[in-house]
Amino acid sequence: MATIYEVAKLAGVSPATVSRVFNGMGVSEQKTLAVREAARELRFTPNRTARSLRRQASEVIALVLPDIENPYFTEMARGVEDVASAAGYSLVICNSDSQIEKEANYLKIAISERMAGVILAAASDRTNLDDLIATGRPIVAVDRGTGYDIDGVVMANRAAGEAATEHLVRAGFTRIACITGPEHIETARERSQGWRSVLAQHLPQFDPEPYLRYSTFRVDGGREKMEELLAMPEPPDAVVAANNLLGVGAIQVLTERGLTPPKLGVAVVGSLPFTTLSPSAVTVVRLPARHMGVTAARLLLERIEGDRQPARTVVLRNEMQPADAHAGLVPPGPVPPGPVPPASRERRDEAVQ
Amino acid sequence: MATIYEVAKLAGVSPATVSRVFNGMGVSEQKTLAVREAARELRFTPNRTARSLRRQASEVIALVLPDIENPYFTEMARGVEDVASAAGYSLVICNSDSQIEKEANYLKIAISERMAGVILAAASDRTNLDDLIATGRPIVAVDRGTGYDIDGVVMANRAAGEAATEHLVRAGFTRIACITGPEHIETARERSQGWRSVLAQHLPQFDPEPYLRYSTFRVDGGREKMEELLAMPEPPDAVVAANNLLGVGAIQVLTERGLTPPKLGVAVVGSLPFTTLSPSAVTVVRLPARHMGVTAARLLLERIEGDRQPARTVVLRNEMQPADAHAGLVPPGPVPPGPVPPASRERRDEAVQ
DNA sequence: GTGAAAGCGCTAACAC
DNA sequence: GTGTTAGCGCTTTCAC
Repeated sequence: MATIYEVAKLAGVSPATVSRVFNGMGVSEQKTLAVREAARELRFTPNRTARSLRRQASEVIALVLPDIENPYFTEMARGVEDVASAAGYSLVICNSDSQIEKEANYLKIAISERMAGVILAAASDRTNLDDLIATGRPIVAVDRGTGYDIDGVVMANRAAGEAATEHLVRAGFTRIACITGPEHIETARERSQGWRSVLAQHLPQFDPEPYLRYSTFRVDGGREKMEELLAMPEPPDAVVAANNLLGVGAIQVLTERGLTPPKLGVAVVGSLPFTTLSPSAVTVVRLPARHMGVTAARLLLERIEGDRQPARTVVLRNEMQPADAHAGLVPPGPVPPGPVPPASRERRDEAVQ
Repeated sequence: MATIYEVAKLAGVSPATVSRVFNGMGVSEQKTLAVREAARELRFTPNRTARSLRRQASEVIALVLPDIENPYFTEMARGVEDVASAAGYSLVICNSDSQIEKEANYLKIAISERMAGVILAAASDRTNLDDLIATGRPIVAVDRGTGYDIDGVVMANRAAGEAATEHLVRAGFTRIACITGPEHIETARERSQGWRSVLAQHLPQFDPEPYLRYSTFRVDGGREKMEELLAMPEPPDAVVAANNLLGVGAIQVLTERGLTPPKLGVAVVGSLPFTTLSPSAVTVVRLPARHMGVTAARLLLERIEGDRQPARTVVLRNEMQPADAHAGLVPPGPVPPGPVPPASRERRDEAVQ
């Protein structure tokens, strides 16, 4: 592999000049041409490893996700990627599989490779960021908090849970269950709190707790808990699924049993991009995943460029799209223009509700 | 950030000894302990950038995908990841968005960062790998060929197209359309060839060409072409979708029009992990995406470890799963044991058929 | 505008 | 088993 020394020799200049050409510094046109020609001839590709070592920073940012098979996160990844690559950064996506060990390994690599920054959807609220933060590397938490005082972008989870539940209440359902994610994940708790509070308000005679199920945030979890709910002595007449995959699992079970929605009411927090339901059968509270990615990337870039203001948390409002299960299947639109939305100063918990 | 020099000083040893400890070479137990203690105290994380520069290779492998939002590719990514991380390699996933420029950029980064190897699902058959190959870096093509003589893992695409079509023929459909991907993508051509050949054999009086649609490999493509087909003077009574997303789009349109399968027959090449259909409504020819990832990763690791035999192409047989739309929703099982399946020596085109 | 030279943090000979 | 040292390819003062 050719180096700047070989290019320099062939072009009849010094290595420093070659470097300057590739970094857009002032070099005479004549020498620039000679260098470019020599570089092409030798198939020269700058060695980023050496550059990063020297500069003590790279131009890649890491996105660490708990489940790369969840379309919610891949949609978010698209948002991050668009912003990052427009700014000249490359994005590498790492799958922690919701395991703190795997996640820790990827975070270590982010340090080790001196990556420019990290966007993290934490595997749990026990994720340890001490080392990463100690390096001074910018980090943005997405989707879920981390317990650290760092930038974050989250959904209005409680409001989303409320919206989903309200819609079912208004449709006349009276025994509304809730299937949510693991109790140790913030979003799972918040969305079910929304469900609980709406029920307390509108159906005070109904005791919701037996109808709440903590699960994984995966399809199989939705299936399992839906089956449990149907096996109850007094089964629910509707269900709120706290994320897209739980919704898919629940709907699959219902379909298999001939209880196709809306025979049994279903409201889902999160889009269902790959479902094939009748568009009016299910209530979908759309979460702006792509926008979350865009926002997180912008926050991160600001930090990378030296912003030192106190940590900010941005709360994204969800978009109610009742009766439109096919929402989200249009190709991704352009990145919303303009700067990052004004940061909220509040702590996340307060901001959400 | 602490360096091995600082750790060495604190531990009272030489930098070389610190390096040896972190690379598992022979070091006395006493010094090993001292080094580990000092490293912890200083929050030392080895600088991989420096290591890569020195060693001229890193321990990360790149997976370049055309569409990270397609569950087929993320399932594949899981397979790659499991093998790679078990072998001590980290996986970074890059999204080319089917654009050759973006893809070229990520390939350049793979060179630039001296990554250990690349697994590539090419954006098109015009992808240029000259530079990457010139570096001697191992590359494995997945899902699609590249026009280069390199290792590859592909599906039995033609057989898959045939299986899907045969199932519809046997079910009694007689005007079977086909929606496939872009003509410049190998898999799109091969799967539609399977469709064509089965029709020629079983329904020789039917002229299939007006019922063939090239599209994108995305949901919106499936929707658009399904609508076109339904608008024909003599619409099809069944359709073969050449990939999962096309299938989703087609089924969505049918559902919206009250033509829910199997009113109009649908066969899909590829799994539908997030559909909510009745399990018997749609024929699914499952593609072992995860297994493809596993196989590709194993081939790549062999090359990284110095294997120099001629390029191999592995063809993966698809699994017929008629009448089971929910297939693929069980959580990923363990990695199939054993070595890479015996490599075929044939050229890919011959191997497929 | 350009070149010489030091050094980023690590590994791998090479000596002992 | 352990220390010394050169050097991976680049960027960046510092001279000129």
